[in-house]
Amino acid sequence: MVRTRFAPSPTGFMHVGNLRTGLFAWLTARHAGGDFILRLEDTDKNREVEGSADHILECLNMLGLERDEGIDVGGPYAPYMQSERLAIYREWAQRLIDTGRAYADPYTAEQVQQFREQAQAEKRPFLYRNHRPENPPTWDGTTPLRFKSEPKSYEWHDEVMGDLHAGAEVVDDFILIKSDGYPTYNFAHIVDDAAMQVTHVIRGQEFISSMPNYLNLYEALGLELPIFATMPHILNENGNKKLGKRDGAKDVLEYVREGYLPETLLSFIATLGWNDGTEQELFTRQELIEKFTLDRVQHSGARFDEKRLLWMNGQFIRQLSLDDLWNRVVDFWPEGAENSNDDYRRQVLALAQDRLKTLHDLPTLTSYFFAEPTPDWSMIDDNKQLSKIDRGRLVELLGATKSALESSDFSADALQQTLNNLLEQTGEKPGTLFSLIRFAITWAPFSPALPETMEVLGRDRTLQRLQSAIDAA
RNA sequence: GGUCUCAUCGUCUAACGGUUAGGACACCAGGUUUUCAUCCUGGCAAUCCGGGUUCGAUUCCCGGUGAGAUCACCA
Repeated sequence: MVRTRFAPSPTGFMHVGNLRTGLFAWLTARHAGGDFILRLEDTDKNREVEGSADHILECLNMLGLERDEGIDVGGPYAPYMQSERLAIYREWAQRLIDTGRAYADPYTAEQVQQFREQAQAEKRPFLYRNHRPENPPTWDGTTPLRFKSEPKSYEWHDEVMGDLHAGAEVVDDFILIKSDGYPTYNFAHIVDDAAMQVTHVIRGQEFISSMPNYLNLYEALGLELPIFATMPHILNENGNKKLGKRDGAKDVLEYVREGYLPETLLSFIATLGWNDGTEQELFTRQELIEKFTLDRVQHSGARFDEKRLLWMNGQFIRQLSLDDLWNRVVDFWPEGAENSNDDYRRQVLALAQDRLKTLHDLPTLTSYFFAEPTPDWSMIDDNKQLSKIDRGRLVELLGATKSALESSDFSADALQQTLNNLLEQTGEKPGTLFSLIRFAITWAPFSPALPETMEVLGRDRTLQRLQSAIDAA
């Protein structure tokens, strides 16, 4: 039975990098029909940000990553919040003390820092174990508890990276339990993963360098090793740094607020560092579950490219049925849209669907359907075709258009026919006549095709706007 | 600096010794009787460098170089 976990710490919002680790863990579990666990690593009271846990849940729910066990749904290995598992860590720590593999750290933080600086000054790596006390005091819980390491070199397998290795020189006496009584990540995650029967430890690349220490601790605890899978980092837009909150990484929910679809985010995050080996670019949730395997995760870091995200969002928007899209744009209509009825708004939405890159684009694309645009003949003066024709002729053309349209039933087909006839009647080219009419009824730099636009606007509005244009000339 | 990891178009990537090195984003050009977008067609563009191994290396090995990570009472 495959059991994976996502174990974020509640230190603020989630960005694409954080969430991807969670997504891959979830996919690994779902692909194998296993369990996905959400554990909260809240052992650092200083860095904790209020509301983080809710935010994490909101992000997971947004992508549809439901939990089998975890802080919100409970489960057989509860509690899933590390701050509520202190007694368990104590117990495991005692076992290490009893077997001589843990001892009280007699130094103050300042003293350790001095050792560190001294080592740095002498240009040699700092290792706490070089200062390991000969007769450490009995641990009373008010000082840090350290792991007594048994340095040696390691080779191990990683599902993503392949075979990895490191020398004994990086194995050190790290802290198991801090002087405030909370365990460190280094200790707590191993205890919990074992206690919760986690089979796959999936996490970011930053932990590779700590692996020898973990391996040493697994041995000291007599634990079987889980399967390790290390995800490469997602880099910032310059590609020179791991994506982080400090340099521009955005709250994932912010993308949703900006009109990105959850399915876009899901597909995008999944394909950032993973592909199925085919030329498929867009994946549904179900396809990801079926196709995802850790061995096809990239070894190198991937850069976050918002252009691609934007393109992908347009693709997913176009795949939506009108009903579906309709339900999603409720918060994105332009001002004034609330005065129009649903039927009219749906027609407008249908015209806009092919043009939306994000839902947030809806207002700029459709505002003139809901509010009377102000005629602005400077737009016509700036047009390279129309600026060559004198104002009187343009007004004449608009007048002819108006009278021709008065007898139309305003279906798109009939309008197309009428407009074609108008071309012949006036002897103008489409590029001039249609541009002119388009300006006169939208006063926008771009719009859907003329017949469709007029059909949706309807007879009254169209004729009235033509008249307003003539009046303003 | 020590240690570890990584390395194909500008970007995301395909290729598990033999391909004209493929696809996608972005960009450029053309087409779909106006515009913007969609859609279609075409174009530009890559194996970090140097040695090996091999009949043959993007692919395997070694050495450089470059990039990232890590060296906390953070995770």
